[in-house]
Amino acid sequence: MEEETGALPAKNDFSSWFNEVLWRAEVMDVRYPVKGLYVWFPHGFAIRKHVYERLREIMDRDHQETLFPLLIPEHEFMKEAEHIKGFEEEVYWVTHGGKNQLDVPLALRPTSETAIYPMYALWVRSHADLPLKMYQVVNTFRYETKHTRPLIRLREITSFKEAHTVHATWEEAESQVRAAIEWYIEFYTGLCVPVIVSRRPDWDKFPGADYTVAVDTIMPDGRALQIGTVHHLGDHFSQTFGITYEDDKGVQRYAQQTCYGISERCIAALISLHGDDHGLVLPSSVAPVQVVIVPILIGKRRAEVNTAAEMMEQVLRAAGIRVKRDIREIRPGAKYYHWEMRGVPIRLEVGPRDIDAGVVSAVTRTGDRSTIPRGDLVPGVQALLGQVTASIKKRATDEIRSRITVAGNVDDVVLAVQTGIAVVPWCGERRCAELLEEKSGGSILGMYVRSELVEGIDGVCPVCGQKGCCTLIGRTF
RNA sequence: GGGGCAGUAGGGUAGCCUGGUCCAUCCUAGAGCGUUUGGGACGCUUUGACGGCGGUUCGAAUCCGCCCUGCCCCA
Repeated sequence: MEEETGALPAKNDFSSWFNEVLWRAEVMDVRYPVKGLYVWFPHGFAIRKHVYERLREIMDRDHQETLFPLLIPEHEFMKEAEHIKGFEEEVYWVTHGGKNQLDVPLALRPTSETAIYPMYALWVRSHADLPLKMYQVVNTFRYETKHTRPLIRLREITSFKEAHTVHATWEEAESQVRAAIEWYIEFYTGLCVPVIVSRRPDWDKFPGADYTVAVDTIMPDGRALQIGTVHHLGDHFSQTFGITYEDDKGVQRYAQQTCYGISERCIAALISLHGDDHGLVLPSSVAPVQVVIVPILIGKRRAEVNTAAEMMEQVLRAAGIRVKRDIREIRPGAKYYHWEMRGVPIRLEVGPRDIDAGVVSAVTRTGDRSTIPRGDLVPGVQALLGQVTASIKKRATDEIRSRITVAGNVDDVVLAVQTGIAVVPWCGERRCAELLEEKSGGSILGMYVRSELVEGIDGVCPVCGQKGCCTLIGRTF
C-alpha cells in the first residue's frame, strides 16, 4: 500500500518531511479527489482512536458525551451577529434535496454553537438544571481559502472535540474555563506535547466570545500551532438563543456559557514534535502497536523460534500490552524499518542466540538496545515503555524550550521569531502590536502567558516604553 | 487574496518546446516460481499510466480552452 524503502526527507525540511511521513507511516492518504479532504489510513485512524480515548477519559470526568446533527437551519445559524461575521465566508450550504430547492438552506456545521444552543434553550429551565456540561466528537466543515494541509488546515475537520457548558454566573463560567485549560494541559502532557497557554488578543478571539484562551505548541519549523481553544462566551449566545433559567428567588436570568475545543491538530502536533528522520515516534499511551516481535528465523531452528515468539506474544497480550508478531516472509531488516516508520516504541527480537541465552533482545524507538531475561518479559517491557515515553517527553520539552526566547527589544523579537516564539512585555496597544508584527513577520499569539516553559516577565513595551505584560509573538500555521 | 511551478502505472521520473509505430524508463509496488533471512535480499516471468472535460488534427502525453488537484513564494 505504501512506499517501503528509501529514506524520508530530513526532518529539518519540515514541510516535505510532514507530507512524506503521513504517507509512508500510513497516517493519512492525501489523494482523495476533493481539496482539503483527506482519508485516514487504518494505522492513522488507530492512532486517532487511542488519542481520543485519552481525551474522552478526561472529558468524561466532568461532561456527558452527546451528538448533535450536522445540518443547521439558516435561521438559527444567522442569529448571532458576531458569530456570523466570523464564519459566514467559510460555511458550506446544502440548498437542494434531490432536484428540489430547500425552503430553508442548511449549513454544514463549521462549529456547533448554533446547533446546540437552541436545544439548550429548551433544556435549561431552572438553576437546578445548571451547570450543564456536554461534549461531542464530530466532523465540521469550513471552506478554507488558504492552502489546506492534512491534519492542520482542513475543509472537513474530521475529529473536532467540542465541549459546551452552561452556568448560572459569569464567575462560575470562568472557573470552568480555568478547569478546561487544566484538562487540556493534562491531555497534552499525556501526549508528551509541551504547550503554552495564553489569552488571545481581542481581535483574534472566537466570534461571539468574551475572551479566548488558546493552547499553542511550536512546530519543528518554529511556527506556532494552535492546538486547543477555550472560550468564555458570557451571555452573548444565551441572549441570542434565549437560554434563561429561573434563579432561587424566582427571577429569570440569562445563563453564562463556555465552549472549548480540540481537533486532529493534536495528532499533527504529536507526529511533528516526536517524529524523526526514520518516521513516527509515538508515546506508548497512544501507539497502536506498543511492542513488535520480530522472530529471527534461520535454518533448522525456525519452529523453535516461532514457538518462542508466540509465547512472548501471549504473555505480553495477557498483560494488556498491544503487541504485534510480524511473521511476514521478508528479511528482519525490512521489518525493522517498517515498524520504525510507524512509531512502534519497542521492538523485540528473538532468534536462536537469544533462546540459547534465555533472553529477548529489545530495541527502543529512541535508540536504546538491551536484553530482557525471558522470565522478566512483562516487567522488562513495561519499564522500557516508560523509558521511551520519558525520553520522548524530555526531547520534546528541550526542543520547545530552545525555541522560546525572552526578547527585550524589537531586534530581539525579530530574531526570536525566525526560529520560534518571542516573549515580550507588550503594552496592549494595537499600534505597538502592529509594529512588532510587521517587523518580525509574526503575530501576537496572546497575553497573560501561562506555561512551565516561560518565566513570567516584567518590563516595558519595546515599542512605546509603557509597562507591558508577558506576551507571545510568533509565526503561525 | 496575489503570483509562480507542476500533475505520466502503487510511488518517483524522462518524453512535451519541434504532434506519428510495435515494447518509454529507472527505482519500486502487485502477482507467480525458486534461492534467502541477526538492519531495507537476489534471479527469472508478469501486471500496470499519460488528472478530468471539451477543442484542433488523418493522428494528441505533446498544441489550445475550461475545470479539478498538488506544491512553493508573497499579502
